[in-house]
Amino acid sequence: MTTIRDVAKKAGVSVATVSRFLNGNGYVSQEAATAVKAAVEELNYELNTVARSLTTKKSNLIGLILPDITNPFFPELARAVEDVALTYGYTVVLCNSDEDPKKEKNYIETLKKKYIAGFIVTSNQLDAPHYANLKLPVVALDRVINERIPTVVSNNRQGGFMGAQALVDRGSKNLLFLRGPEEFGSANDRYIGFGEAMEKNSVTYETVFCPFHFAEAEKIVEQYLHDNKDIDGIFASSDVQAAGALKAAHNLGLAVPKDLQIIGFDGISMGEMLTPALTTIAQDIYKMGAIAARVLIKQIEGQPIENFMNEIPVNLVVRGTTKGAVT
Amino acid sequence: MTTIRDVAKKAGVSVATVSRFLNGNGYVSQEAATAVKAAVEELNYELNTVARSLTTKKSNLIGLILPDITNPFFPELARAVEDVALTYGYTVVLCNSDEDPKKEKNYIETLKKKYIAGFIVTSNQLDAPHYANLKLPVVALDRVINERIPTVVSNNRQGGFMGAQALVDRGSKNLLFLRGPEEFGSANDRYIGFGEAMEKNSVTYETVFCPFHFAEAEKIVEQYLHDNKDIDGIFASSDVQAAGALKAAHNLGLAVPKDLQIIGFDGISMGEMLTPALTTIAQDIYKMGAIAARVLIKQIEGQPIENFMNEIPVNLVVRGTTKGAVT
DNA sequence: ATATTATGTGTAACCGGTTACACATTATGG
DNA sequence: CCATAATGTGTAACCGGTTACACATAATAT
Repeated sequence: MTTIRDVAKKAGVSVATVSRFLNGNGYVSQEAATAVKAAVEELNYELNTVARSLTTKKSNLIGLILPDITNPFFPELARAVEDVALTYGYTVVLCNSDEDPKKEKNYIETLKKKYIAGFIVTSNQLDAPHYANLKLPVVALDRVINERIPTVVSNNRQGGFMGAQALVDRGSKNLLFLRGPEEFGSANDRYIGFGEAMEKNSVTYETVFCPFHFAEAEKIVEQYLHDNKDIDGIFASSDVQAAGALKAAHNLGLAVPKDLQIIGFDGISMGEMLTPALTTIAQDIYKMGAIAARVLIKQIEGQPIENFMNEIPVNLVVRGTTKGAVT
Repeated sequence: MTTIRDVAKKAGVSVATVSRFLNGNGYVSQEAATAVKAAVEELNYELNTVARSLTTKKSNLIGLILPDITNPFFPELARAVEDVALTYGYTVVLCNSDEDPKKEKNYIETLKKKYIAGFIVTSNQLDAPHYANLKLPVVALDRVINERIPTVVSNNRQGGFMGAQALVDRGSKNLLFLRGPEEFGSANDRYIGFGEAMEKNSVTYETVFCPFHFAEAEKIVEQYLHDNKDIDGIFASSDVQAAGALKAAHNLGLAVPKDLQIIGFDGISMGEMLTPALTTIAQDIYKMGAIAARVLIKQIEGQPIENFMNEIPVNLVVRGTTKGAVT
């Protein structure tokens, strides 16, 4: 392996000059620069990032902490983060936290020892102590913590409103809202948006808590529909819930969208594979991940960040589980 | 940050002794050991892995190279790799290659500079030159390269046989096999297994190439079914293809499983969300990832590896797209 | 013409570990 | 009882970068 000293010798300068040239700081004469450049090329020199990390106490690693990559919402997020990290020369470490504070803490400790440059975190634990005295750049993704941490989220409130309104516009009179877990801020915002739409319209509605889990959702909805035959529109807080609802409708022999319309939330690719294909409030998941990564890297590199709150617009994707709008 | 020198001073020994104690090699007296242990605890010393890497030219990073985490087969694999890596003290770097040799090469170069401990690779490029002179532990996952590289794959041939046989057992007489991309070894093995089943049974069948892509599969199958009304059983090489086939059947008003039975391959969770739920040859995806990680770590740690070829059994998961077996 | 500032460069210490080697002591063998 | 092997420990070099500091020279100011 060629080292900076080999390059220095070949170029006839000192290691300090080589280092200065490589990092573009300090003074380097034109002559020295060309000599070093030539030597670097000739020797095929590549900088050893481990050695650099040891002195600078920095690395080009970024940690992506998310609950579970297996949850269909996260792969696309991870993909986006990785894509932009790559273009900026960063490497992504994947951390499945299961929302477990112990696991998160463990990851953070381990990675701090590697001089990790920063974290992108999707976790409800973000206000936990192990983040408080973490003196490292952090971006909150899909979760709002406080105004001091840069945040990237969908416009969930608006999405909640849009989904509810879309159901009403399409003639649903008795809505069921599948509300997500209470500890999950984004789900609450969707609920708020839903509520706002309800205030503007004279329809009856009911809200039921439901985990983001297919089989559970299926069970809950099937029971609910069995007891409440008048429901003609379901707005789910996630596509997985919506898939469960659709399944429940099939189980009960309800025609979708004729008897019952369903709208999901997320826009994951599974939605289009269902029959009928799922109408949904689609988040721009890739964009969320991409922006999160870019904001984190800006922080890492000491650039000013314009917006601490990045709210990504959502949009209604109309597919088969809803009827044409009543105009 | 407390260093090994602080510990040495506190324990009244030399840094060499501390290092020996920490790494459990060389001679360390009982006395010295207890003194060091006490000092470590008192000072809350934690070893700096970056510094260690610099001298040892080793790290506890492992690279997971896969085509695209967005493909529903991979998240579970990644999850498994990460889980076992974590328990053995390794950290996973996620690399989406898009099967692009340039990207793979780039990752490999970057990570080698970080003294990465090894790679788990899911790629058709594995016989490419950048892997050939990679003097690092590697495990091939879901792809067979050669008998010198430890490999973890499903028993695809057997799965191909089982799926075809299951269709025949349930009364299908005219089969359509959706064959996966030719450059993809596992898909070919499934095809071979399918062929073996065909030899044992007197049914007619046809094979059509089809990418692992929902919308494409839907289009191809819809066209095919339109032209060949007698098809009463489809065996797809992946669940995503199968979902497309199911959609096509719906589009054409075919009753599944009454008129047309469908079996997929993979066992991803999306399958159970479909209506009817997808019968499939399920791979034990988690197990594949877990074994790959364990085999890699064994290699890294210089332990003997018993099996270079780990073939994970698949199993038939009967759900709604097939009828009860004809007995 | 001299003081000051900007530019350019090299030496050597440092980051925090590992380990070769030299040396000392104790145990074992013949 | 002495040769040899096993056990135990410390010093200092090394891994491959970065950078404080000292020093030299060229440019600009006064």
